[in-house]
Amino acid sequence: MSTIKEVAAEAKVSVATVSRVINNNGYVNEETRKKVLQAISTLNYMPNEVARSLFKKQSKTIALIVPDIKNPFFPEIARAIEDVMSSQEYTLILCNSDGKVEKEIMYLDAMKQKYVDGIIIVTSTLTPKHIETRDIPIVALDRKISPDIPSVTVNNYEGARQAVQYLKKIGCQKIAHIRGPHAISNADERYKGFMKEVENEPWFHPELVVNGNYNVLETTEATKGLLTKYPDIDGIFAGNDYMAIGVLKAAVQLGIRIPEELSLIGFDGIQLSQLTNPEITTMAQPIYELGLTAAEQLLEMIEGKPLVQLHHHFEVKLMDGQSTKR
Amino acid sequence: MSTIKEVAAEAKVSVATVSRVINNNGYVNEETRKKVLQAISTLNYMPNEVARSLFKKQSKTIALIVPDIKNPFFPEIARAIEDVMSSQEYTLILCNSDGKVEKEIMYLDAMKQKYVDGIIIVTSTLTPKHIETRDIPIVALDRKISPDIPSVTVNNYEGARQAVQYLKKIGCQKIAHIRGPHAISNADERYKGFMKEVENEPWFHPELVVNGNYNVLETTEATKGLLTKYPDIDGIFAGNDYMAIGVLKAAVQLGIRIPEELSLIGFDGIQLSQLTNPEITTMAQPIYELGLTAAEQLLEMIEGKPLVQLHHHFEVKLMDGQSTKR
DNA sequence: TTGAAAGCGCTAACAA
DNA sequence: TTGTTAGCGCTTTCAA
Repeated sequence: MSTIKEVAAEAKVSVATVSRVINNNGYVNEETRKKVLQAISTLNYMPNEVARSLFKKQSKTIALIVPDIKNPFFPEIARAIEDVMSSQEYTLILCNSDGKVEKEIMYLDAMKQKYVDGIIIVTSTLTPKHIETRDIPIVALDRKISPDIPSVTVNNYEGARQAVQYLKKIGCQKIAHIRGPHAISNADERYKGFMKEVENEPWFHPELVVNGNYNVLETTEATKGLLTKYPDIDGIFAGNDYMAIGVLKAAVQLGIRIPEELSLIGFDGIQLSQLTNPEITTMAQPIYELGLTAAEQLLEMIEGKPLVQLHHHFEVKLMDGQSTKR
Repeated sequence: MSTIKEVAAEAKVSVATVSRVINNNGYVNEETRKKVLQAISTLNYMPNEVARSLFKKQSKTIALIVPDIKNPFFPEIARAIEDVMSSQEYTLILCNSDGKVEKEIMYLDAMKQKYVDGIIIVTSTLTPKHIETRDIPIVALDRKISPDIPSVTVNNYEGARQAVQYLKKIGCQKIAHIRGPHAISNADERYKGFMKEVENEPWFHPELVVNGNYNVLETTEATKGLLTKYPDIDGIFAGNDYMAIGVLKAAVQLGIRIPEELSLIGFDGIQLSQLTNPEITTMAQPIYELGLTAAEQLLEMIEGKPLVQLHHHFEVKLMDGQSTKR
């Protein structure tokens, strides 16, 4: 790799002049510019981004911290973010936190040391204090951190209500909920939406809610227990599509037909939900748009622009599949 | 963020001494070390990695270039790589190439400019020339680039043969293949393995091979056409699990029962293959191990160690699911 | 319109 | 055992 010095020598100008042409700022004579461009091309010169970063205190890099990229929701998000970022010549660092606050903090610090310009994070454990003391642009994705920290989320509460309303509308008489982990805000919100819709129903009792922990296997087991104990359940609202798949498996194992005997609705609208048999009816998040928005939001912050809107809250939309009867 | 200078001032020593204690090299008196450590802790000092990179010409960062992180094979790989890398204090940059050589080259150059220490790439389009001229440690994953470039791959040919052998063993009389895209080496190799096993069978003819392009929808359509034209097909070898899902969908749409009327075997062993109904019998790659090996391989190269083995070639293993009769 | 030089924060050679 | 200093490759101020 050649350096700016070599280019300067080749073009017989100073490094300052070369810097001016590659950054397109300051006056530079047209003749001189041509000489420099020529030198750059013959030497195949590309500016050293590390040196630039050191001077500018920014790296044209952002980090995405997610619990686990293997969770199919996150690759879709990651892709959207990378698309925006690469179009702006930013680079994306991927971090898996496993939802552990120590790892999140470790990454936060590591990123700071690298002059990473900003961070998009999916977290349930980080507190505003962790962030303030580190003073780096950050946007919370999928789960809010605090009212002061920019976020991009969806209306989990309303989405859950609509899901249950839909199940009622198609005639379900006894609806259960497989909820996600406690202390993960979106799971809690979806649970609350569910409760709002069912708590005054004569048929409702708390045992119709079980925890699937955003996990397929656990969900399958939990659902089997549930359906065995209460065979008259004819509708299930799963806290996400992943768990809906667990319900599907449970139904197959118990010989219960979906949607004929049991209607199932999920949440998220990940691609996977359309690959199963039957395809899962779900409350779809605008996943790509979430990533996009978070990325754009972060870029604004990095560029020091004032945020027009601190929190972006998207609605979810019923995506009709084959797992609910009509 | 405080700097090494501030730490030096606080501890009343020179920056060189501070550098010595944080890097743990060179002599430094125990008393002095304590003073420095104290200063570091009171100032909450963390070394600036960018400055380090500039000097050392390396960044403790590696890049992973994949066609599309949304393809469920890659998050599993990415996770393995990130695990290894983060344990060694390396950071992972994620790049989506969409399989386009321009994007691959763009990323290669961008990574060089950032002093990225090495690259793991999944590519069918890059040639040795692109890499040589850029002179950066690289390992090819999933698909070889050339005999000179280190790689981590699986035995696609043998895996495909075993898949077909298995279908024959369980009694299939007419076996079709949904192949992946032309010019992607693993798809070609699996195709060749399939052909080796069937070309001399009396029932075989070339129309039993159709292209699913590693795409669910295309596969569903192609399979429907195939099964309609040749209803006596009783075994299908799909070039990957993703396409096997397409076959599953086609079968459902045609009312063909799997495995009773049609046995299906996939390739890859992604988690997704175990989430469907029925679970897909597949030739499983040791996915996590592939990522792990590629990461370790790359680290060796970065550390300048001679590679004991240039190419790592793993065997695949039959993972019995429910999509094949017994 | 151009160049000289300081400095971003760090490491390492050299000197003391 | 410690300090001084040059230099990694770049940008930007200041002066010419």
